[in-house]
Amino acid sequence: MARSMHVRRPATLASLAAELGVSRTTVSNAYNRPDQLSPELRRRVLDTARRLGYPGPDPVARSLRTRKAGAVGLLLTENLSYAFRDPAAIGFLEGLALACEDAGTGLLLVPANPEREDVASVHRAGVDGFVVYSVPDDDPHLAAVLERPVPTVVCDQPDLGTVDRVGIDDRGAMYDLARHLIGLGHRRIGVVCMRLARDRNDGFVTPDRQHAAHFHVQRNRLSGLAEAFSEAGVDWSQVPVVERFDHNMASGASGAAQVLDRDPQVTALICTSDVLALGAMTEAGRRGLRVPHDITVTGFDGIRGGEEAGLTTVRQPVLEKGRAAGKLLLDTNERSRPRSVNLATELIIGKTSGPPRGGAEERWFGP
Amino acid sequence: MARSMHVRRPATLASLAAELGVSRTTVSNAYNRPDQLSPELRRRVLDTARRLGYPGPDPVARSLRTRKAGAVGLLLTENLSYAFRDPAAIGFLEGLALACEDAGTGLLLVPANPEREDVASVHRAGVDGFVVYSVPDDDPHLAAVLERPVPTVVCDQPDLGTVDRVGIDDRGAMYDLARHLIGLGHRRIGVVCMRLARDRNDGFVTPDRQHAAHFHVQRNRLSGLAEAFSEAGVDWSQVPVVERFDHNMASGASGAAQVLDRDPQVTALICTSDVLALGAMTEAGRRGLRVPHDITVTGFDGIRGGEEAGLTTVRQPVLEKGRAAGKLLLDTNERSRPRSVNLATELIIGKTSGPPRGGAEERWFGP
DNA sequence: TGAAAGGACCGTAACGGTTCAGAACCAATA
DNA sequence: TATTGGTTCTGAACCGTTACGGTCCTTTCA
Repeated sequence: MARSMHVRRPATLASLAAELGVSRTTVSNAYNRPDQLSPELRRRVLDTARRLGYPGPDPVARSLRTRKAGAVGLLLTENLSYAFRDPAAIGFLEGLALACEDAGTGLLLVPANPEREDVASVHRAGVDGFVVYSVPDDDPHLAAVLERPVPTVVCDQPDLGTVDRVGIDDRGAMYDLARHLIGLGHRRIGVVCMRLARDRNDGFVTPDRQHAAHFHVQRNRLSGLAEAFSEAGVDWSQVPVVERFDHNMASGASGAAQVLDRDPQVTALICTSDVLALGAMTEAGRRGLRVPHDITVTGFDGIRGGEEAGLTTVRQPVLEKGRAAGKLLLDTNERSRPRSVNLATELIIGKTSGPPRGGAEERWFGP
Repeated sequence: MARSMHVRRPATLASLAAELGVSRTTVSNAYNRPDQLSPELRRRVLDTARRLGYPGPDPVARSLRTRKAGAVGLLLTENLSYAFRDPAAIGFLEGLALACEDAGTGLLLVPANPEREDVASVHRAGVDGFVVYSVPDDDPHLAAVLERPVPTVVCDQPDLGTVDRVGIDDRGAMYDLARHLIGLGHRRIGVVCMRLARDRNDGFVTPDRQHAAHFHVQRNRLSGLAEAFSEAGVDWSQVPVVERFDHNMASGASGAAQVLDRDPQVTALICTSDVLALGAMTEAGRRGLRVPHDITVTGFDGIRGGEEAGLTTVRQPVLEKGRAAGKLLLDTNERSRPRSVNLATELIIGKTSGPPRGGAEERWFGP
């Protein structure tokens, strides 16, 4: 007792073994393999550990030796805190957390500030694998993750061919939504979308920018729209598409305003997310436009708030997406060639979509 | 080149150094201290690294050596995924994530299944500190955290004296809310509260259980109520207090039903969270009781949904709480004796509270 | 021309564990 | 008596890195 009064340096496995006069192996076994030593010795080890204030094997040293960190990393392109503000992201996180919990694995949120090119946080993350959620394909953090020699699952990305992937058919889902609107008679539309690249561009989007978009999800949703409306005889290059960097209702409102200012005759506002759509609806209300009588508004995602508002949208299984990503990553069983999972979506016809005002004669073109 | 054709074992700092004919230190410096070697050698190191597929210094080995994990751990008493379902928890997480981001630190969600006593996940977490959020004071995971030799901040816990603490004055806030109701004339009340201990007890709560509650927050809120109503001449032991293990609206509804079945004459339903209160309101509606004309309902937290419903409640700064916890933990500056931070709350008088029906004559007792 | 300064690089010693192939011992079996 | 088998514990080899305290060589300046 006296000699351990002033614990200059904290106790280690070695110092504990020395104190007890046994080998380090034995102390290690006392913690990790109780069946490898006699119960009384084990008790003596644990008692002495308590007396010396030894907190048990150091997790980092253990990780180094076992090559297991016991955690998976999550990379987001947004500020970390954004993940807790966006309903879809929250759902994804919940699903991912579920999968981690099942496996007894920790979930490390990696701070990847999109403003800076600093990828040190990715290099510093002690994890057994990465989940990358909705990151632009030219993000340096993504590149840094792909260089790490650990399994990776990407979400809402193009199929990279080298790592597992989870996603939905954004293009097809949006195509179906567009067909619904076309069937109703809409031909003169406006679009509000989320950011298409890492640079801020709050305004109209050129066709070039649409094609070159680094956010796979947004690019595909727009392309689904373009395809459907082009087929219906609409000149896509004339359709006003407005982009917003920040993803919140205010952006949806201001984006809708910008579209309506450019062309007050649009009969439908198609938004690439429910959050934007909810914002667009407030803007419509502000202008005295009734939804859907005067104008149709649609979203994408199927979040709670949209459901309550009766939003016409595409519901995607965000929770399942997170869970699938986690399962894919943690499933050590089949580590065959990269797997690609597409989850099903559902077109929700709500009460925010209807035939265009005075557009009944166009119903001929319906499906 | 030829000898590195078949990379049996992945490249390390040492193998890279050997290949280059320089010391390990130099390779390390190439990554960590570019100013310590000539630019051309650094380039040569990095080029060779790329050629050999060396992904840069191993984060775990680095953590072992530097004694820094670059992450803080978060311990929750609930299933991990619950954190993404409860509005208050989400707010807390957002604040904590904000603080971590500022410091460039990762945030590790530690899987601590409350059902099992298995604390291995706590032992396995490679972190520089812990934040413990709303955990019962007898939780073995909490004990395991406190044994780890890293700084810790507890939230919504009693002041342990040994670690930093962040919280609010739950007791005082609930006392003030109670005074408001007493001023309105309420004397015959019912209470719906969240779980008081780790065991499931969906039903009425004895005074003993209230006092022995292991959830500090719930205990204090109840004791604030008890104090105010006792002062107003109400026999607290006769007040129906119903507990619910699960925290969601359904629990609020069934809890309210249980109270109303026991005493249909109650004029106010006091809930210890907004989520429970929202559930209680749906149950009131189901019974044809108008709020607040027929019955008063109050909550606690100040979540978005409550605000929209005009709920009378106590607003607490959940985001600030998370941020404060993170700041306290990451502030290496003043590591003086344990600090205790109490954040301010605000009593929100909404439209779900009013004088009891036929209780106008009791207004004499108002403030 | 000699002393001091500075840049570039190196060797050694941790950091704190886990793992695996035995050694030592003892009891039971053939 | 020799063999077998089981239990309990040990020794030494890693895991991949960074901190520390040098050495060596080239410049600079009085």
